Amino acid sequence: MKEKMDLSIMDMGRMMQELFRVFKKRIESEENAEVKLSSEQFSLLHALSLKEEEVIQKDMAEMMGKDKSAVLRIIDCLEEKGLVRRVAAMEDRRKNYLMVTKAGYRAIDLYMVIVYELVKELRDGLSQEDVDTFHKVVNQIRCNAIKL
Amino acid sequence: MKEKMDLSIMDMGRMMQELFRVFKKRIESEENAEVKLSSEQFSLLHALSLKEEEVIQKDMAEMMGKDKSAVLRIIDCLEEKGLVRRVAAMEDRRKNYLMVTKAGYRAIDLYMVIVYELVKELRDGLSQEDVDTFHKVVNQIRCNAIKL
DNA sequence: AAAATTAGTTGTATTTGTCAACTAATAAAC
DNA sequence: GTTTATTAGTTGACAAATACAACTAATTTT
Repeated sequence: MKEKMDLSIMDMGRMMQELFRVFKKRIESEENAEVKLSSEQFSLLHALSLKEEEVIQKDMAEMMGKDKSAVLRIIDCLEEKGLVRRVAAMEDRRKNYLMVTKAGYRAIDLYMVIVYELVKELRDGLSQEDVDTFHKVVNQIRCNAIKL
Repeated sequence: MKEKMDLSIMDMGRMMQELFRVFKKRIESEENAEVKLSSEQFSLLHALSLKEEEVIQKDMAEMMGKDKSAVLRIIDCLEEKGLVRRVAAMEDRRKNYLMVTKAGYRAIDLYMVIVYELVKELRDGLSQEDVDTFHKVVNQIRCNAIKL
């Protein structure tokens, strides 16, 4: 029984990996954007756009669960593409506030169209109730994961 | 409404990313193993161990949704660590059957203990019914993804 | 004032992934 | 049987992401 459960879990892991691959491929095959983004770049840009308060790099690293230097590297790319600006905080010059530029918001809008299309395709055949449960489970699992 | 759904989807995406990071960190921080494995190496080794028929690299690439050269790289590592053997097929010398070694099975057993522990922690607070629905949804989404 | 902590940066190494080109083996076509 | 096309794996080059340690400058704590 335990063994059966474990197998099932690894199977699910592989399924989720497939989702990410599809997402990644879809994002990275976009050719109409002013700037090309990798899936990780887009994810961070999007997450940043949702924050209502000013955030610094360290905040994004924590939020995304990434190493600070990993975040720095991605922000470097986004800044170079003109989608994000670092603005030194006046009260503490070590801190950089991260701001999404106009071009950044345009890129987000464009890539969100892609995401929306993909999501529509992926949820074909699923009831709203199933999706809600899925969401609930993912949320609970994430809460558990954060405790680790 | 559409916008709200999209945000929710990106949010879920981030949650699932977090799961993978936790899994990856757990796997890669194992220090008692004879050999250290990355999460991708372990995943492929485990998937291979489940196959009841002999499989070749191409099969694994398809099954894992990876590029053939990506699979080759991982198998190179696993073979070098002595966990997997390539055995040329007698009926077609282009094909390599992939066989898990004794050490390979030992490694799987050890890492599965880790996975089991992690899963227990992650599913805390979830009913079996929720987990089953989650599984069903993931399965359906994957079927949809394969069609893309 | 000195020591400790913090935010970001840099360097290095590793892993994984993509894609194209290639080789050798096999299958298909003629 | 010969030629052409396809296949399985390999190689090379490049890119992205990640980890970790060490570092610098700014700030906080002692």
